[in-house]
Amino acid sequence: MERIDLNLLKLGEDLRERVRVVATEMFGVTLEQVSAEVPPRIELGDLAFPVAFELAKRIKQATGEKRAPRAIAEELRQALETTVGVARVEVAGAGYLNIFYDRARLLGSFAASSVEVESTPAGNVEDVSNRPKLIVEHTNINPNKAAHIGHLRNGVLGDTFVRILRAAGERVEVQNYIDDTGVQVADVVVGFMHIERMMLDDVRALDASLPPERPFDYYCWDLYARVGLFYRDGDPEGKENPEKLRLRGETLHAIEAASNPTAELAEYVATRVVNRHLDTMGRLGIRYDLLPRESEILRFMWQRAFDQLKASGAIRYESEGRNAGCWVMPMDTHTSTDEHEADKVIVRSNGTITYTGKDIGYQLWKLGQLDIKFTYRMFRDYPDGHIVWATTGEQMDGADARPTAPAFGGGQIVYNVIDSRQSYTQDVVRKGVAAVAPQIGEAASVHLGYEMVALSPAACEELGLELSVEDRARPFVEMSGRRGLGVKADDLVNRLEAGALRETESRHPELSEEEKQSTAHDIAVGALRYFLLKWTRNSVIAFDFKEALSFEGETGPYCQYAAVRANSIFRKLDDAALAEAVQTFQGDADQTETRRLLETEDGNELWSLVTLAARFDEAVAQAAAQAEPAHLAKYAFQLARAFNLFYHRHRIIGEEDAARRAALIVVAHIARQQLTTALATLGISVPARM
RNA sequence: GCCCCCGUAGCUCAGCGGAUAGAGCAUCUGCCUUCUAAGCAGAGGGCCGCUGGUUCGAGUCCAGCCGGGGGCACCA
Repeated sequence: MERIDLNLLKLGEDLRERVRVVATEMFGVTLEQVSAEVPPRIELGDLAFPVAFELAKRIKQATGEKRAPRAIAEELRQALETTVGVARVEVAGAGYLNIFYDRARLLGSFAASSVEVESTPAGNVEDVSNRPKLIVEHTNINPNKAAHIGHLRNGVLGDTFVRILRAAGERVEVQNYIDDTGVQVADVVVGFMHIERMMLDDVRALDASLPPERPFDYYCWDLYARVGLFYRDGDPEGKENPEKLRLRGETLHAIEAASNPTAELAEYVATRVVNRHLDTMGRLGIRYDLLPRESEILRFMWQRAFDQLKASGAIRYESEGRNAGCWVMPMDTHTSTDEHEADKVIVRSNGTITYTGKDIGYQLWKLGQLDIKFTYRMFRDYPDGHIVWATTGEQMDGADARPTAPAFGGGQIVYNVIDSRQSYTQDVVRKGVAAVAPQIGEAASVHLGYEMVALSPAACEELGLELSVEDRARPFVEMSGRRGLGVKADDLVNRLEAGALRETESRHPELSEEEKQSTAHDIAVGALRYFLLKWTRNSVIAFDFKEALSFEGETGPYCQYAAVRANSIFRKLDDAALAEAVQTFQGDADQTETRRLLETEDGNELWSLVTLAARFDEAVAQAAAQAEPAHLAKYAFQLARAFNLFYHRHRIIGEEDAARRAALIVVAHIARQQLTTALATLGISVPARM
């Protein structure tokens, strides 16, 4: 990935440090932290310190002397003005210290840097192999039916966070946990065995006969909804029939026991559906390093985790009361009531392990706190050589020529991308881990929670769902796999691609079929990823087709379009135009021409685009620190908007004034590089034409 | 009962304790002979849920209240 060094961040830090030093020297006040801000308008400068207000207070506290903030700011002003890269400092308002950067000087160095970067091969990124490893776990879809938009939010959020961490220079491993032995898989197996009367060979044959528009995971989607009805004897509002529920229990036991026809069918279903999920996510550029399977976690890991939990005193055996016969973890964050026990059951009285229990074991392993060696097999590889591995119960054949799996697990921090509704369970996991491994504590486990994707009433109607009166009055309706209510991920991507293809065909009939398809695909991915990223994590998305299928306004395609426009300028310019522009800059040693250009009102506009473009690293750092990809999405949109304004105001190719033309070329180039990088970090690529 | 999240323009949402609270959509008005209008410009539209508190300064922090959502399973 191309990265320009626009080190405004460092300049800002230098200034901050200078303020701290000067405050001590001049006023004898030690400031713990100096807050800085970007002024609301470019006319007010590039950086502002409201530090004089704080100093006035501190001086008064220390000496009783009352000093006006403006006067204090005045004194600081002179000390800051001598900093390299700073043109001037002004005191404004009640005492703001506004810093104006030396535009011509900085733009000159950005220009040089932006050209160097272009000659560096893409992908030549910093070596991160000796960084501590971070693990991000995401997607985690039950392998029993097609992925829906809620799963997409998880995958896109997780994948983008991974890209953000990597852009911030971190080493990251991506895991996608596969619950191949849970109730949800068992339900679909019940459907095949007891509704369809099929066993493994029949299901295989069925799978092979399915049309491409209704693949195996789609079939399971419908079947799963039918199983829900089956348990209730066909009445959606009815009670579950205990006879039929017993089938579920038997199936679950058979799956756990392994090596029997039911378990083989379950394994087939889970593996096929996981493959479909990887296809779906792959369409959006989402990939994984490892698929840990619950079956292996149970077989090879649980006992060790259980021993450690007992030894640490994190869990205790209940010999009486409601939880008699269970191993429980006491949770003091919740209080017992008539309806709710305060303690969380980890091992049931029948000896089986709850999901939370398994999750604690898995989390301990991810954090390198369980000395377990799994065996791995190649699950899938991609054209570029990337391999997705899966845990396996089999021993590897010694003569096997396949590449050796990397050392998985052992992360310093583990981010779990999981629906906010599971925050309580995540609390339990975090506390369990901290009890077993106090040296890493709770801070090593991060729950990257997000709110659900629900359906707008309009979306429900479009899906042919009749709504109750109260549902219609609500802002959104929750999706339900059990009711088969939801928007399948592939359906949505298909619709986006079809829409983008229509537009591309009407705009660019000259393109080849293949080019049109690939453009439409890029646009569809851009639209969908941006759509899922523009909301902050704790905002419920009320999914609406019109909004999700839009390519205008605050959307991915809007951002892509800005980058495409920028690229088209350079396509029409001579190859040497950029190098010449930089040379013009360097030839103008005193930068008098550049200075003249940038200090006008017009120059304000150019300069604000440059400083915004320069803030990419800041946006990444903020998104990483707050684990909030939406910040970066908003940044990309802002940058695209600023570029579109610039594009509208200035004609580059026809510009006669050489110095001006050079400046415009350099600004456009910096903006397109930063925008392209920002979009790539969001997993959005820029097509050649739109 | 307890815990968590949310309440900002007609709608959907941004907003790090700092200057005149911003986008997109929707409505209205302009702008395509141009490096592509998937665009640009402009207009209207706000007791930032309420009441107190902390602060030089509060949409942002604290407390209480009101309204909405989610959770507190021997489900996952």
